[in-house]
Amino acid sequence: MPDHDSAALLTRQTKRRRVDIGVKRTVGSVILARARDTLLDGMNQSHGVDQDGDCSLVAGGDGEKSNVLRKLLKRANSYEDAIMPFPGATIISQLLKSNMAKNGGSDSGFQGSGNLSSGGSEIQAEDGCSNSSRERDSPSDCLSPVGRPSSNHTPHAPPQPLPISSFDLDRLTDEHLRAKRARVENIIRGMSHSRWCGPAAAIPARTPAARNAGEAYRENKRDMQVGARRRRGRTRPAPARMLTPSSAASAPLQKQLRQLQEKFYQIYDSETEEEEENGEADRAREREEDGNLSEDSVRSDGLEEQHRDRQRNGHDDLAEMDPGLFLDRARALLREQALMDAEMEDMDGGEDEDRSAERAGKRRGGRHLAETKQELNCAVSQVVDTVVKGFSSPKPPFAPLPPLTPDSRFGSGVLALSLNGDGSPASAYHASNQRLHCFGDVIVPSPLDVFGGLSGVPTPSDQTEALPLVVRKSGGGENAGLSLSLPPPPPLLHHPSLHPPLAASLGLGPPAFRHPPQKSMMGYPIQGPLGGGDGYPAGPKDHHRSSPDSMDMTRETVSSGRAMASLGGGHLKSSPSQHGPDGLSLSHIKSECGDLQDMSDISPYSSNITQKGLVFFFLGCRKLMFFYTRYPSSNMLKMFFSDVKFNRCITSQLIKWFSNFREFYYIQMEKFARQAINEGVTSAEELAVGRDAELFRALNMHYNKANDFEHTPRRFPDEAQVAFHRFFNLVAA
DNA sequence: CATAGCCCTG
DNA sequence: CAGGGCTATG
Repeated sequence: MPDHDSAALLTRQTKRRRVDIGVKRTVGSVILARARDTLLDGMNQSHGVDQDGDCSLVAGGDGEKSNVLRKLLKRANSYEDAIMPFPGATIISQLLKSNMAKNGGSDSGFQGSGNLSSGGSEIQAEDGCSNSSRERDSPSDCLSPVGRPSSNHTPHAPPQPLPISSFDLDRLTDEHLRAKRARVENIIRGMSHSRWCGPAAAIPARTPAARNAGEAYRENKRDMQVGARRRRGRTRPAPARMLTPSSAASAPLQKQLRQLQEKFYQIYDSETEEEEENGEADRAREREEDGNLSEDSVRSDGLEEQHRDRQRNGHDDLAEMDPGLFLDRARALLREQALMDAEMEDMDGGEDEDRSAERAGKRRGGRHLAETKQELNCAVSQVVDTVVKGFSSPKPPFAPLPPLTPDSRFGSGVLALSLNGDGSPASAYHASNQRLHCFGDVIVPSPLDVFGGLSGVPTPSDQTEALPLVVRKSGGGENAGLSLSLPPPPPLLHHPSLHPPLAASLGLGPPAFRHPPQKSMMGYPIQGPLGGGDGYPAGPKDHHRSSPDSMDMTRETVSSGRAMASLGGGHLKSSPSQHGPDGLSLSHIKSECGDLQDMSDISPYSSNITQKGLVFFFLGCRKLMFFYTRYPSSNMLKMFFSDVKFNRCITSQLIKWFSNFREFYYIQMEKFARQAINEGVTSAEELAVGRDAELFRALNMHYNKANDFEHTPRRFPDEAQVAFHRFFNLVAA
């Protein structure tokens, strides 16, 4: 207790005072101001002012200033500015990689991990996605449709496993194809005079809040509004809305999309229905042939009903459907058809002659199918092209990104994607990893990637118009394509807006990312006030921000495999009892929000995953994230944890967590500051917060308990030191 | 009115 | 770490 006046002082008042010292951040900002004077050259004007104010504050120490101080402190707490969260990416990605390596046998396990995760989560997934979750079943399922629980869902499923065999398949296929073709033809024919569903449709789909269709529509408008509001949010200036696909590719494009959408659904609907009628056989084969498709299906399944319902309710709803999702599905359909083609060819391979007739029919059907496919492809391509143009024309594709704003992220993502598609380094990465992200309910790497900065982080809710591009991009790449565009689980879209700094510092990102955005990115106010808004000269921050080098986090490495466990592996364990040492539980998230049903929509996990796993996983992530940003905005969080569907509850919960983290952080600061003072330290200069410093250790212990980071972000100690000095000075004062 | 953040208590 | 109260902000 040497550090404190007395135990008595630790009472509420003290506590309060202590916290207030947190307020001292504000006060700290005083120091900061001074520091600015000394450490920083420019910006003296404002600083002088600040200083004065600060001084008075310090002297007076009144509550009034509290606010001012708070603000100042906040601004002062710029380390997160400098230490963009993105750098963490490196770490995490490294973490991921190392874990992959470590997983030894399961590097396959990695891929597998995808499956693993999905497998692990399957159990969980089941509750939420029942039938869909089974899509992942092993090929064996294909052989034994009966084995599938979901078969109940398909009355027509042949009782005998394999017996389905060629004949039945052929027949089914043929019929299927014919019917399909007919429908498609009809639809396409009707394309010419497709009518438009009027105004009602135009708006919602592009709402800023537009998120993955499935959810977007389910969310009540209020939420959407909220979302929009939030994005507009106080934290950011938000000029960049222009970049959003929605605005870029506005009306005309939308029209096209909707038309296409409509067509597609006409097909898709009958398609799915037919599928169901045809039993599991088809699905099984699909799955067998294309795991990704399966994933796709998994995800789609959940939405299917919604969409169908919507359709029943009229085209207005349909029109509202998220273009991205729509395209996504369109692709799925195409894929399916492709598969059918493949099947037929295979069948043609070698068989009896008495089948020649049928085969002929099949071929015919195949041709038709091909035609249909082509048509669809064309349509899709067209739309995609339009979208692309929409984005590229207004601004050069890689024009400097506006300061990152919630809204701008989408656009950025799009751009990023296109970049990716160009074969950027990142694209390669994605090619191999994206798949991992598409495992229906569990997306292990995603968060990691997020940190890694290699993958964009569109929130499910965010991901919207970007999809078209994805589609295009993915073109042939199955994995990339599918995983990218899968709606519910946040597809990994590149977020140039996020990556630039990282990319620049790591040299990982596409060159295109390295220049313009950087500045703006750096300027991105991770925490509202820090942005320099408020009319406050972002001097100090700029100082930090302008030193990208400092962001080189490549050094950060993850030492323990546990990181994986905590970051991604944790949730794999469906066992309630295993969620790491932390024993922390996210379950509250669910319970807190009373409406669990709603909650199930929140995240691919939440609904299914054991709350614990999720919990563990989450908390760990967040704590680590704290090393990079003390004031992550909700948008930031969303971006970073794209695998989570954010809703108000989740968001506020996370924010709350960070609030708690901060509290701890500041309390430690104060505590050690007092301690130092008691020990006779007179000058902050005498205090250095190295990695061996107690303060640092305490912090690390708290945020990095499991040593997920062998080396915390390089700048963290520095920034901690800055903050510490501020506290010290304040306390001393 | 909603969000976000801080403070405080449990 | 949760939750309630309070405040600032848009």
